[in-house]
Amino acid sequence: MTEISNAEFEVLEALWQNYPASANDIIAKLNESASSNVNANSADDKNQEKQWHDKTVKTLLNRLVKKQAINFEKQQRHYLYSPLLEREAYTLKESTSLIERMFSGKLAPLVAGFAKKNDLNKDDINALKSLISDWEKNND
Amino acid sequence: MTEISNAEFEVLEALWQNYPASANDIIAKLNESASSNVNANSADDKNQEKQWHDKTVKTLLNRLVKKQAINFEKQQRHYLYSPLLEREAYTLKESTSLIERMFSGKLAPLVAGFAKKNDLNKDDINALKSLISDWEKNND
DNA sequence: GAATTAGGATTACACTTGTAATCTTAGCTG
DNA sequence: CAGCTAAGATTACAAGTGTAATCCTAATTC
Repeated sequence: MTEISNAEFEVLEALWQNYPASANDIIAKLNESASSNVNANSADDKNQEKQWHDKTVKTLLNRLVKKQAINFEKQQRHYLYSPLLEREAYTLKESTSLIERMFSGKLAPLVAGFAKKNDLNKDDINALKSLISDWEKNND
Repeated sequence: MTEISNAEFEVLEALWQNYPASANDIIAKLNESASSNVNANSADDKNQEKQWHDKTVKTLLNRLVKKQAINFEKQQRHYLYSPLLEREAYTLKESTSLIERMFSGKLAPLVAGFAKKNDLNKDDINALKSLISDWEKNND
């Protein structure tokens, strides 16, 4: 019910990718792909992956439990967490809310923004076409 | 540069619709369409428009100024505000960020979510088709 | 001109969020 | 078995947010 914050969402995301999972599993997943800093040029380290501190992740897990976005079952001494929210339902809710707030609920203006910024490629277009023809198949 | 909060965005929105505008103009715009409560059935007052308190709006205007999202020029004793951010640029940035966070930067999965939820109608489909054919005209 | 008022500036305050550190305790280790 | 450790619980704490109230001062009204 309550809102899920950005940081909480990232934790949830890790959980969606693999659950049930222990806190450590989740922490590991969040921090993986974070290693290749060896000879990184610190001048232009754009997308350096953030390192998640275990305490931070635990806090976020607790908050997610409180918000009833996730669940856990005691396994021996530690917990195994699972999402209570479906990813698809959640992302749809968030997308809808953004489109509602910024585009009066219409999808097209959002897509138009991307098109204008030239952020669409052939693959995107094909995916959209395929969605459209599916839609037409079902709504005739 | 800094993030704009939801409440701040609504104020900005009012400003985008009509500027330059005084604080009172903005407050009025935010509260308009809020009146028709006369014989509203309080049992199912779904979308009752929230009433913006003038002090609240002033605070938000100040914060937007601090965040350099808006501007003002002294007019006699009161201010006339104007946006410093383009609406389109802002909404594109927000959409991109959401799509990045939830759909690995791909637009199609978002659209697919809508389609699945049956949240697309003929108009939406036509709008999308038209966007696609424009895109194809320009990317050939 | 004195009192009132309106508009902006400043202050308030509880809740959320990001980011941890400290506390507690059940198990592991020597 | 006594101390160490690791996992979760509790506490911390500054910044941001929503939502105003109070303060200050120039302008407006008797």
